[in-house]
Amino acid sequence: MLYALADCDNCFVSCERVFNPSLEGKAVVVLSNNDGCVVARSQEAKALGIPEGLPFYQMAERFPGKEIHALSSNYTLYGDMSARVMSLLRASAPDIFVYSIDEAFMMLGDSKYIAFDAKAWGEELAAKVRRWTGMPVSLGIAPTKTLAKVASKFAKRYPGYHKCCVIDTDDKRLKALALFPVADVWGIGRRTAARLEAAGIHTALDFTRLDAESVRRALTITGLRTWQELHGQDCIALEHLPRKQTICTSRSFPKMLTTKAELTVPISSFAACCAHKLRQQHSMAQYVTVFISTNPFREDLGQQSLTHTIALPAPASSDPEIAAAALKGLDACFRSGFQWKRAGVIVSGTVPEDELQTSFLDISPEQKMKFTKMSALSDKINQRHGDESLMIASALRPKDPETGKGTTFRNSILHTRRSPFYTTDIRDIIEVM
DNA sequence: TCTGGGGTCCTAGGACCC
DNA sequence: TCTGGGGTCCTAGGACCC
Repeated sequence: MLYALADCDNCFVSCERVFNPSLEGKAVVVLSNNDGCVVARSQEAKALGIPEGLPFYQMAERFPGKEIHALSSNYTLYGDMSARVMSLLRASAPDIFVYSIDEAFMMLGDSKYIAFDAKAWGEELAAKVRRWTGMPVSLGIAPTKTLAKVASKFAKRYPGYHKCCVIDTDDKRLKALALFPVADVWGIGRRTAARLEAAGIHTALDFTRLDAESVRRALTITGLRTWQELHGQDCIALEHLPRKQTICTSRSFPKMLTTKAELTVPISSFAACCAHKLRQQHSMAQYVTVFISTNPFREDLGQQSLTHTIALPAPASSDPEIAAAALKGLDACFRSGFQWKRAGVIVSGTVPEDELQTSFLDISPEQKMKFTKMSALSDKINQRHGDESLMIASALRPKDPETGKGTTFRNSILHTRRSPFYTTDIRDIIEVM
């Protein structure tokens, strides 16, 4: 088997640049929700030494006098751009696995039996994605996924590869591994890297020279798989699970919250979001977990992290059922006297919706049917008219006496530097004068 | 003042059963 | 009342990914 990994270069920054070419060649960073910290950096920003995860408020003092363009994240835009890139990849390979918003593995079959110029194919594909979507992508092609990852990093790093690096011989493999820091290997995280470095293992090649048994003992079966993949043995299976086993929606708050009543709005909203994700993958959940936690950076304040899990009487996926359970969970775990900074809802124990077993403990079949129909209708309305056109009342904050407007949790998240919804909202479409 | 969000897999240890 | 050991299931925590 030969794998091609396609990886968008500096994905979020590249999405922004497609619609704002004046950002080209400049140091650009994209920030997390509430403009909290840096989640994506342009090449120029990386060259300045801006680390990933840097709190935005520290940027000015850490990088004085530098011209850095900071943008709020616009996930609607990134999701749409990603879908465009993926559709081009899908049209170019028989079988693809979308691994994340910015990367996908393409299965290219067995090179031994197919006359195939991987290098030419990859260069052409990268050029086509750039031409048709504006997004720069790098391709790595190799007999295992871990080696394809290595190859894609070379394709990114050295322009001489023309966006595509192929590792298809043992000679190339050994040369690449000798130049590749072990800390950058897919599957070797910060902790493991530190341990390996301490033992004098610096490159991926050093790592492959360890014997298999000691790797397994020290790094468990997962570490051994990485070792085997670097040797060229294809052993990391990626399959789309039929459904996610857990689904989580969580956010930090722009301001800390103190009362249970204040938490009701975000918790209801997170619950409805989880319910929606459940319905999208055609499944139902058996458990609903709520968690609330204080701000770990405020050492001057009392710290607390509380969680409570509710077992549903029967699997559910409607907004009202999930939200009711979540609020019950909030009720059970809430304690006053703390400043809550972050909360979330996790639904777990998912089962396919068509395998639903009725239970005498559950709400009546008539009521269940009503909730199911209502959810399907609200999904349709929200798809046509925009998210949160229709929502459960508990996710709506009471009207502000000054403005007379009710607000949703999502509207309270700060995105003061967000770009327009160029591709998904007709009001934001680019005009050419 | 301001510090992200959403997943998966593996292992160890405890509870429980036979 | 005393005793052993093996299997399974569940959970918490750690590590990793993007």
